[in-house]
Amino acid sequence: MKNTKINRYVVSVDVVVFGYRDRQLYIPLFLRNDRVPNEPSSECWSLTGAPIQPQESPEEACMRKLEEDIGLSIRYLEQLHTFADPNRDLRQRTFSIAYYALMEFKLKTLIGEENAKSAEWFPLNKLPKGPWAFDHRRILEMAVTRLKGKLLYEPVGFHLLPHEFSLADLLCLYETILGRNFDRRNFYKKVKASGLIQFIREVPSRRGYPTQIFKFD
Amino acid sequence: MKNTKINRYVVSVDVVVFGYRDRQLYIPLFLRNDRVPNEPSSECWSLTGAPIQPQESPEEACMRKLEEDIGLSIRYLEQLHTFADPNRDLRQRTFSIAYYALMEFKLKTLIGEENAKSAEWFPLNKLPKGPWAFDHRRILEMAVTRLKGKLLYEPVGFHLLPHEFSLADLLCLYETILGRNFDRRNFYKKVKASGLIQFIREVPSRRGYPTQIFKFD
DNA sequence: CCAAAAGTGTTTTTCATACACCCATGT
DNA sequence: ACATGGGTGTATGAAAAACACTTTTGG
Repeated sequence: MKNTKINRYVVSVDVVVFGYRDRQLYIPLFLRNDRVPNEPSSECWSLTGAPIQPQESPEEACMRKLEEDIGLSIRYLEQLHTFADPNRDLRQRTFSIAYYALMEFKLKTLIGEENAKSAEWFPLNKLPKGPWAFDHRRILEMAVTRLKGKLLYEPVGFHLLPHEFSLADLLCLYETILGRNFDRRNFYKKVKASGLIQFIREVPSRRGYPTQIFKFD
Repeated sequence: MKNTKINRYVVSVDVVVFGYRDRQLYIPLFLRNDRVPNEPSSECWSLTGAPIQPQESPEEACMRKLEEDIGLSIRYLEQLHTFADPNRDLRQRTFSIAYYALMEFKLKTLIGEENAKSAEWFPLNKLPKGPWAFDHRRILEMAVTRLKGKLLYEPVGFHLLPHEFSLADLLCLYETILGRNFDRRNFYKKVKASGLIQFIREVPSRRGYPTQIFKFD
């Protein structure tokens, strides 16, 4: 009855990277061709990810791959969930330790994998139509859900903005991600009361009063 | 530069099982002797866990091992975190997908692993002194933290109680786990208003008014 | 007869929400 | 002069927290 054989499997990390710009959440996707055999071998969209090397932690694996694919500047990285369905990759059993990362969006940063035909930032509401690699679509969905939940009770939104930002920027970010509007005054009040931001200076605004610039403390 | 070799590793599940009884949270621990070579080979305490078999999901692996070790009757199982430090097991790189489980405490249920010298329910505040296997102590701590957090905004406490319980039982469970007292009236009010419980019947109490018995709906 | 287990409502406080006007400037 | 970006305080309502007394019976 007792099975003494200990099996070994591939273990990868996959990272959902979030960037924010112009009232849109963006994620980078890569067009790859690693679908399973015996299926129509069309190209499919995938997250950035890589098998874990023998001496690296999964976080290190994420950072390594993000440097390769995106050019780094990640500001936040958190483990999301481990996806482990026995059939998620039909070629060989593969475990995916999924992470999500927050970064300041910079268009220039996308490098692209060596084996990717295309690498692109997609706004969340205009994801590509084509097929997805493995369960990457589900991973993305869970990451979005987690990000929304996290935003409401932990101050992670800052990591998607430049180091210096206005309260209007921050408000807009929250409204975009959570898909609903907040009262400006209540929002400013709460953020200021949180003690998490520090006033830096005023800059002339396009209209009216000067804009107050803060940084995350 | 590009490393085409894909390494394979052991992937296990480890489960922190919670039971509740007499104003105490309990977890089962197993005394095992699988410490790494070249270290003093004293026995150490470990969670219940097992390598994942080729065709089973991690949840199935949990259930299989829980049946073997504890005699089942798990009522709730949730993925906690994947522990993946390259040196967490010095014999071979091993990934642990950790889960936590809630069950109704039954003293008789502990069976014990084949290779375990001892298997015991420990109250959380009287954990054994001896060394712990791998990072199982940290896993336990994270599970406790998660359970406390979860309890506050999702109705998981029921899964630690018998199917029929009084509000006093439930209150006491919350006070025990969260380590603080709640106002009885406010607590009853909120639980009743939640619509999650259903009144079954009254039973004579030891003193005073009869006790109202509910079940989780 | 009193300590213990169990039941039940009201008031207060706190927090979230809703809401309206002023200022400066580019067009 | 008006539309736009930007700034500010108060009033209301809902939810959480605080709080006290009654019933019954075993010892």
